[in-house]
Amino acid sequence: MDYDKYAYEPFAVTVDLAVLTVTEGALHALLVERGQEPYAGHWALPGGFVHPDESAETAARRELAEETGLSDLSGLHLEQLRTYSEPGRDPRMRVVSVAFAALLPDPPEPHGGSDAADARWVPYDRARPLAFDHDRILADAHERVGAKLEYTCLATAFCPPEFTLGELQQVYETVWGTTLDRPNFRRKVLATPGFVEAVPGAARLTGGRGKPAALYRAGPATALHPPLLRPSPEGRPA
Amino acid sequence: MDYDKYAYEPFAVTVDLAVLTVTEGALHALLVERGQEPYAGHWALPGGFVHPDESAETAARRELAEETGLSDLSGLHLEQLRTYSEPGRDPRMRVVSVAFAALLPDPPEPHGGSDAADARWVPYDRARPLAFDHDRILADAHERVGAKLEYTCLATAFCPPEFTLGELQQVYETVWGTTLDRPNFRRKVLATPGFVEAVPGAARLTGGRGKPAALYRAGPATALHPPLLRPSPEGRPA
DNA sequence: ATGACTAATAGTCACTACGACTATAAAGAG
DNA sequence: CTCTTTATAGTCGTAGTGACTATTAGTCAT
Repeated sequence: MDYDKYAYEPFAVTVDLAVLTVTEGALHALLVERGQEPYAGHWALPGGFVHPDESAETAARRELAEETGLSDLSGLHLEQLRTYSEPGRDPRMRVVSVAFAALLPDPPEPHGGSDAADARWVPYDRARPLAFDHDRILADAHERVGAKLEYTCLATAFCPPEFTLGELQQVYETVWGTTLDRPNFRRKVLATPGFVEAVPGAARLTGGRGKPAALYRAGPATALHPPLLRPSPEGRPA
Repeated sequence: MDYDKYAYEPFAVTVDLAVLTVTEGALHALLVERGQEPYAGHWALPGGFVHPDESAETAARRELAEETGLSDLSGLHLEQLRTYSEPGRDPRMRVVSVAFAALLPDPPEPHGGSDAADARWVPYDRARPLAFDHDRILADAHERVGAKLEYTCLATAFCPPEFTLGELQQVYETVWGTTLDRPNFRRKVLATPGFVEAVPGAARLTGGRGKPAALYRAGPATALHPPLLRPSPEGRPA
């Protein structure tokens, strides 16, 4: 890094958040309606400028709270996705944006704030088109989360503190867009030490009909060894 | 992103590169000796300011060429690692740095250039301490590369256009710091369609003694399904 | 040459993980 | 009750892989 030899050009640095959740059996993204130009009236990912005294991670949490009014960010899983720096990605100035993927269980109802006219959970498939290059950021976040489900215990970040194995399986199926065999999924999850741990009191929960399911908590493990690979979409030969 | 409501503070945006290679059975990192303050005389990762008209990726390639004089960047694998944005990571101004992990086969000899007094391949274990937060960036790059070897075909990026399976295995062993069983490694690599393809002419190469090895090229595959997991460092129970 | 040494390649065996199932248990709805 | 629904238990065959042994094809020394 040479500060002295070359004059450096100042950039605006922003954060953008692809916040995902699983509700009603479908993947949803948290979007805001832009109140100002450019792209006023269009939907976009929440985000905003990084302040001089904060890191991108701090800015991400702050902007999320400001723009969507979400107060309970305790269960929020925040993770850097990548940085988008192509010149021209913002029509009026040079903006470098640090993008984050975020997961939230039990999505609370958002409401617009600061410069967001509105904020809403939108089904992933109906989210586009978005302002700026946010279509791509959202797709990158989806891809990254899907990949991380394979070899980490990230799926529990989509679940409330106590959950059933059926709910956990729903997360996988929703993010991957596949169906999984229930007994096999169960066997795999329980065979992975530290992935989930049973809630000891014979606690059970009923979603309606059917046999009540046992409740589990997220365990201390973070990695899945061996991984839980998503089924490859190849047809079997004749 | 709100340009209008809040005044935004300009940041300096830089790139830093953790360039890794495998030589003489050891992992090496490409380092430069800083010519200017701060940290003049200290070793650091190559990098520099992003110009107003280029993306971080473009800046990374340019800075690498400028600072280390490497002319042949054809085999270079460049990949965004993450962005480091903590306030105070640079002693004199607010700098946000987009870090890259890069892999290079057959390391060419570097020489200092622009603001780098010197440039050199340094064995990974003897690389620290580095200027700024580059110790951490280098460690993060190592971790990321090690993980990607498991489930991608990235290892071929460390190898010249034609290589033996022994060389490929050396890459895994060097990055992971483990040893692997040769027949099993071979079986796994050859069983993965598109990982490597044999060079058809009975081409062979001799490194010295022993039976000559067949030559292979990188295949079209990018992902490893199922992955090649590194052995977990757990001792077996009695 | 001849034998020692080295490294690549071939093949075996047992065990684990997992996909595709079938069967049973425990609830609510009619 | 019986039917439906969902959770949970268990079975079977196979692919993948760790730990080996054996063979092949070269160099290096004598």
